[in-house]
Formats: sequence, structure tokens, C-alpha cells
Amino acid sequence: MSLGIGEKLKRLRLANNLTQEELANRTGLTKGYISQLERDLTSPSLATLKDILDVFGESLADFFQEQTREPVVYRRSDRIQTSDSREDLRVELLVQASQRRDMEPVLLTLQPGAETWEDRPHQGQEFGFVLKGAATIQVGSRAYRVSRGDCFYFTADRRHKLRNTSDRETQILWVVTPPTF
DNA sequence: TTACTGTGCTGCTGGAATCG
DNA sequence: CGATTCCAGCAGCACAGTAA
Repeated sequence: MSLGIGEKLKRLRLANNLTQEELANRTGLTKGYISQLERDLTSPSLATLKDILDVFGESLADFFQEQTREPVVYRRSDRIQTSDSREDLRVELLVQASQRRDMEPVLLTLQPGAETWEDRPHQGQEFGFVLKGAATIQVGSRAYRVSRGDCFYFTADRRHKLRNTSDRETQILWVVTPPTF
């Protein structure tokens, strides 16, 4: 969630212990106009915005970079279930889509006997950590059994898939790079 | 193509009203 | 009573329409 220009300007002003009137005096604007800006009832020209930011010692670049900075924390409620999900297999994106991502962390929840789709060879690597349960991961012609606390890491240049071979629900934190979801 | 005119939009002002 | 909001209005600019 990014703040609007008005809210951001208000925070800057309050952080600098200025009233709207004081800021107006320093920028050569009027206090009424400052009020409108802070409530997003109007938007400043580039020159005016620069004048205001000069008072706070902040550049236009810093101001807008802050506006578009991506979140650091992703909550449980932010998770998105992908269309790959089925009744016996849940695939949840832990981090919302972004153009700048280099990896894709996913939470896989497999019911007993459930199997993922078979992934074709592709560039990049895959990493998984078994949070609970146990499973068999097949990479190329070989199969490896992993259980809670184990992890796996392989180059994705061979066909690979995962199957819950235990009689309990199995949950795996899976990180794919580059993102494919 | 150029010049003129009307219109609408936007950034901003200034002072009165309201709020806490 | 200081801080903030409201609001009518002004200036400048872009743009479309029209006449020459």
C-alpha cells in the first residue's frame, strides 16, 4: 500500500514540526492550498512540489521512490492461491507478483497421495523445505524421499515433480527461480 | 496555413468559517 | 486562539472550432 502525495506531504510537514501556515510561508504558497494538497483535493505542479520538498531537504527522486517502494512483509492474508490448485493440492503464492522479482516462493500443501504436475526442464533452480509431512521428489529418473526438516535443491534442467507419499498432509516451502507462476 | 475566439481545465489565492 | 478547511474566483494554458 503506497501513500498518496497529500498524505506523504503531511507526514513530512509534521515530521519537521511545521504548521500548514509555516510551510506556506516558506514555499510562497498559501495555507489554504497546502491544506488542499494534503487532502489530495488538488495536485501540485512539478515546480511547486519541488519547492515544498526543498523545505524538507528531500529530492523529487527520493519522494517518488518512497512512493513506489515494494513492501517488505507479506502477511498470511496476502497469499494468493494459484489456478494450479486442486482439491488435494493447494499452491499459494507467498509474495505478490512483481516485475522485479528474481524468485518465486510458493507454499505447497499436498493431501496424502497428491502429486504435483510434472514440470518440464527449464532454466534456473528450485529449492524446497519440508515444513511438515513427507514426500518423494522425482528429478529426472531419480526419486528422493524427504520428510519434515529436510530440504532439496536442484537445477531445473530435468523433468521434476513431487508426490505426497505419506499418510498425512504435507506442506513444503518451494522457491523457484526465475519465477514461473 | 494562420490567426482569432470561446471553452474548459488546472494550479493557485485570499479571506471567511469551522474545528479542537 | 491557533490550526485547518471551505469556497468563490482569478490567471494561464491547451485545445477545438471557425473564418479568412
